[in-house]
Amino acid sequence: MRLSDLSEQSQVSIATIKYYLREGLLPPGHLVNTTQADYDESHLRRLRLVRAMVQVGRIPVATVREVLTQVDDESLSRTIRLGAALWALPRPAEPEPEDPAVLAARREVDLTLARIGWNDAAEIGELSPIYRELITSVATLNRLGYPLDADDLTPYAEQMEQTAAHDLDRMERHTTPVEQVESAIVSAVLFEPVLLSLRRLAQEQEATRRFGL
Amino acid sequence: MRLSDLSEQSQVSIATIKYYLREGLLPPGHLVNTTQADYDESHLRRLRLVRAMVQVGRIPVATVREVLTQVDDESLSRTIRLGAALWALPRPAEPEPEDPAVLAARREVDLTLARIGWNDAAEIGELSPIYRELITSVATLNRLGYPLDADDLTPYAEQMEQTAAHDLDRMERHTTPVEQVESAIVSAVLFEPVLLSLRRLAQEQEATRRFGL
DNA sequence: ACAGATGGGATAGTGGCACTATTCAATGAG
DNA sequence: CTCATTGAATAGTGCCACTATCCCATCTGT
Repeated sequence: MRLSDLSEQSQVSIATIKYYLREGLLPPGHLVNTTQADYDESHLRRLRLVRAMVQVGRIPVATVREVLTQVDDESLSRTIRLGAALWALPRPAEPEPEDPAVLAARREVDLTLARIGWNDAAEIGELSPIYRELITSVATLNRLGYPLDADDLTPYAEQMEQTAAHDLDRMERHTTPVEQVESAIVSAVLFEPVLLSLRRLAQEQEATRRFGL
Repeated sequence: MRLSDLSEQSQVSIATIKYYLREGLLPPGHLVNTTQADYDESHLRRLRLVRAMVQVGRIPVATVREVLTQVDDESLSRTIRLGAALWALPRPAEPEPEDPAVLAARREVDLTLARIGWNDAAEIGELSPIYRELITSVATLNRLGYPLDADDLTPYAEQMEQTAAHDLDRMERHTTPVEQVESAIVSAVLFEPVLLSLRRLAQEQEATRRFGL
């Protein structure tokens, strides 16, 4: 498969594919000679993943490159690769440790995590960008006048625990390690719009039920 | 409160506040005279909401303006205002009706909605941008080789139904209509990072539990 | 009264980012 | 043999959320 074929099948312009090649989001094709390269199904698949992360997940190109580096590093164990890929995903937003809104957020989050038995998460929490992102988000809501305490958070955390179980079930349907890690990314990033749309539909539904038109 | 005070209290630069005033995201202050205006708590509150939507929710400024227009239109009923504000939020992404991936997605989504009794949503679905966004997202996953059928979607939809019930409970704690609509926006937009962080934490937890390190 | 800060309006500039277009030389298909 | 294609390199585009600068009327503190 040549560049033009890859472009046609993926509906991605040649210029953009070249750009991805340059940026290292797509491995180079097998060079038949100086001016011709061969691409296969794995390129097509990778290209679709990149497009999805960039367009659907709105992930910066530089971040996509980092994530894919983890995915392709065969020296790492499955869990590590999975975790590394997910850790590379969140947008960095370091919480100010002195900010009272942050302190309050941290207290309620830790309480919530302890309550539902994610103590490990709280212990290594400092290291996890996801944990820090959670703190930052809750702190933002605090500042806006919409405080969340552990009582608010706990039911949501319990629901997400169920959701995560479904996610992992889906992931385990895939066999090869690369597929599993890809599936984790898809699940973490691309499945989010689905979940959120479902939530908003449910909100509409529930609002109509409670308030009428 | 003068512009500089508003800037200081909100930690938003004067230049940016002027920009928001120009763009109509913030109502003008009460003009004391030709060169001096007075701002109050409502401006501070609105400014925080705008910042949150733009920075946390990554909502384009033009969209924020549309949403706020709905929020401020007192001629509309509560449910309509709420719905209108939420309808203005999603990024537009029109599904191609002929695309087989879209057709398959629509079939499974409709089946899911019918199954859990959101028939209203399916009926007026065509009109709802959220419904269309859901179709588009599922279609994208189809194309990527991660098909979702109604069996996959239904448990997620049921979980989001519970989540929405919590959301509405939280909303009803607020009394005035403006506060309620604001709360709906906060819940729809700003609470999303919290939910998604919880889901990823749960995924980490569950992955470690299943696969070990 | 007067210097310096402040306000609003208008206009132009900046920086980040995801592309997109152009040019070039080497090559391959018809 | 000719024209399209390829990879590499480089420059340009378009969007968007700010940001900076002027201008000048007016307020504030002394």
